Amino acid sequence: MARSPVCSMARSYVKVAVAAPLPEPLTYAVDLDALEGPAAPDGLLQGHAVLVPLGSRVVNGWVVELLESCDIPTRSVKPVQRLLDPLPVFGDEQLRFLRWAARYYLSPLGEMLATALPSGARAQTRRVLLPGDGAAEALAAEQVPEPRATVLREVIQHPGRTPRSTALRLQQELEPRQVKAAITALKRDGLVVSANREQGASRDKIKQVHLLIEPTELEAHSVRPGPRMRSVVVRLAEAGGSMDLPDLLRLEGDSARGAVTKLEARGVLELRAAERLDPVQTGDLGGAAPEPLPPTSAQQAVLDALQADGAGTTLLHGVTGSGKTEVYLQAAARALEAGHQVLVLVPEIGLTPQLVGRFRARFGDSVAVLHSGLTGVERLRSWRRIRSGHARVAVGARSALFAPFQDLGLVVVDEEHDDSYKQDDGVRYHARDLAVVRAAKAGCPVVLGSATPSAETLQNAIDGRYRLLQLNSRISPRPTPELELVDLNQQPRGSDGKRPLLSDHLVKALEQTLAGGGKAILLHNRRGYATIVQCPDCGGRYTCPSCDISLVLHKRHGKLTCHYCGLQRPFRPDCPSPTCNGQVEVLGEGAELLEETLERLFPWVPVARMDADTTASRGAHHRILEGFRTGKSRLLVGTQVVAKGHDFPDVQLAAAVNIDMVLNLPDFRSTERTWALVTQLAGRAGRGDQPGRVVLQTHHPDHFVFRTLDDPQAFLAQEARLRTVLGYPPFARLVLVRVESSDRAAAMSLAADLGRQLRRALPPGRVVDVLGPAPSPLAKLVGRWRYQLLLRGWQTGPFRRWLDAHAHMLLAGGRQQRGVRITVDVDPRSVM
DNA sequence: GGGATGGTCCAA
DNA sequence: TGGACCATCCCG
Repeated sequence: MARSPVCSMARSYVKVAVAAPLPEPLTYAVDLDALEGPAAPDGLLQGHAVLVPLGSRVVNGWVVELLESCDIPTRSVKPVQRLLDPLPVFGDEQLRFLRWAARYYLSPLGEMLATALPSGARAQTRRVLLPGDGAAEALAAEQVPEPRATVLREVIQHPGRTPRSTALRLQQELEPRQVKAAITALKRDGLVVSANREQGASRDKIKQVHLLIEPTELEAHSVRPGPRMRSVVVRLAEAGGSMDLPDLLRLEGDSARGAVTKLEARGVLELRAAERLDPVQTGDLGGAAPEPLPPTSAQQAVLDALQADGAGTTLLHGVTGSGKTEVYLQAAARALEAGHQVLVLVPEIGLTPQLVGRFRARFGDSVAVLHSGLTGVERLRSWRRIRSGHARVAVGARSALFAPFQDLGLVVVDEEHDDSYKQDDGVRYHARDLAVVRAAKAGCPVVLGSATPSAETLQNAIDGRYRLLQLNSRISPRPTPELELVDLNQQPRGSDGKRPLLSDHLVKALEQTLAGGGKAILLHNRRGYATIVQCPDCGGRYTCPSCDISLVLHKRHGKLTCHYCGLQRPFRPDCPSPTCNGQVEVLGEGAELLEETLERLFPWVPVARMDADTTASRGAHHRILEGFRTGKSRLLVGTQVVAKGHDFPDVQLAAAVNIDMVLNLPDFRSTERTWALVTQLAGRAGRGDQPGRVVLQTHHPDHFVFRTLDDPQAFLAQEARLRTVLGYPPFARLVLVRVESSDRAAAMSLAADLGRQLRRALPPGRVVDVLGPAPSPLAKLVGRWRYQLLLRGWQTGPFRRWLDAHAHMLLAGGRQQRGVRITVDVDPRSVM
């Protein structure tokens, strides 16, 4: 990153993108003499993180442009207040990439930049209360009426607290809104003023101890050096003159602190704040062999093909166990040898500790891990190791995409089809799509790996935009299992008029599996015990008051739960209607009920359940899988997670109890999701070279999705017909605009207004459609009514141009009125 | 996003 | 007349 030195006098204005939903960056003046924070000898540079005044606040911002002259009336320009980091946090290349991303996702640049940084890298600024001039006197003279006097007394005694914490401290005496009102009044009268309190960008600073003299000169500086001081000085000299303070104290004992302080006072040494040069991250090595395995011929072929024409995007299609990871490792090794850095994206670290372990085992300390489980400081540490080049490989979930690589040589996106790559609030970016863009801007190759590629990636491969490489033989070849489809329409009803959860066929398959000492995985994509709790007499149901959906019974906890807002209430079997004396019945069997059913059918077999309820605690996921691997449990029941890529040797049966729950979701991707899920599930069955059994219970046994498993092209060929006609991705582009408000009428009318506005702006020809507004399929969530518009572009180019031209109407996070919120989702994963 | 501002309604 | 509450505006 060569940067031409800049004359600091000439460049006295910059454009700063602030962390607020403002459509454009703002102009600020740079006064180097008044600039707080680390020195900036070359002036402010592009990518520098700064604090700037915005209104009466101080906010984070990033320099995105250097101006030769001021472009607005100079009287309205304010100066940049503080530089936060001597190094730019965004390099030129990354800034270009993030500008592109902000535009693509119809988001303000400042929001995009804030999203791209680890949370610890932002300074926390807060508005705090201080007593104004004459506050004490006014109080003493009893000029202040209650309750203001109480509040003012509190501010005088404890200045520098936020309004919120002041209200909290006074909650014994006053209502929060009384405090709020009092503060407003006191501010008006100047008895209380607000100020900005700033907490450092990160506490990840350490002190470094620097020796300023030779050890032999000690006597000359210190009156009477004790053994402690001598020891400290000698230790420092041996270390080459400087050490991190924590290291020194660890070696010398914490009691050496006094000696250090004294020596500093005598000018023998100096303490300087420094950025922590990260301690090596240690972690479990996953037990994998550190040495590269000799590649199989298929792997070698893929590696050769990757080598052959460097940049560009490759779809690597390979089933679980086909050795994709080894390809990633060896491709990464090549990039590293060439002196580049490597980015590996994984869906969710919790699901792939093996992959992280293998990268650690192969590349050791040069691997930085970035995922949501890390604390702010840990994340920042990994991030800085990448920026400084100490880390050469980054493995991480979604946001690792934004890591500050200096010289990216390879990007890997494992399980590229996984929906967790899509950010679902704020800037709704797709990490896989942005990874492809980032790599293209860096001129480096991307490998997208999957056993069940997404429709858009596959279509890109078919259209020749991506190269398709197959890695289809398993390392130990295993025949593809036969599908056994159980037609639920043909199932006899029980005495209660309901069809049993488990068909005779599936029960027999389970019996045979368990009798033979095998294990079975049962997928049931519905959490809880029962999804509907209803009174048979009056039809009254327990529903969530803020989400307008049924509460789900979780029997083990004795609670009714809302799966969207998390509301919980104790379960009682009485009818919800106060005027009815009926007793409720439960309908809609969930995974918990399935678990109970299995325990009843096979009381001698331990059953494990894996879903969002049982994996909430840290490490639970791993524990459940380990229990299943070691045979502590032999039946594994759960939601989609049970189908994800872990490979257990003796699973003889994989079954879906009711796959229609996925297939029938009102979403354009439900068939694709079903296809991927069942293909993955089928991949779990089999032992060594023995094929396993795969049983699917469905009302639609003739659906094409069940005839195209393991064959992405065949699946897409069928699916493409529908999506082409209906205008769904990848054959059209979508933007979902959602209007939300706790006031239903307000949301509805704003959605209608927006729809009219957009329709008026439609370009000639049928290039863009505006659909709706319509109530969202989940019409009310967390107390907010949801209406949505769908923008469809039949041709990418004209659609994008139209979006760019009308971005001001949509800009995510932008205009809001009457408590109505508009969110914009470019390339939504679902329209639910 | 959030704070400042200015309007309206209410109780006394 | 003050204060509670809310909608709107604008930030450089």
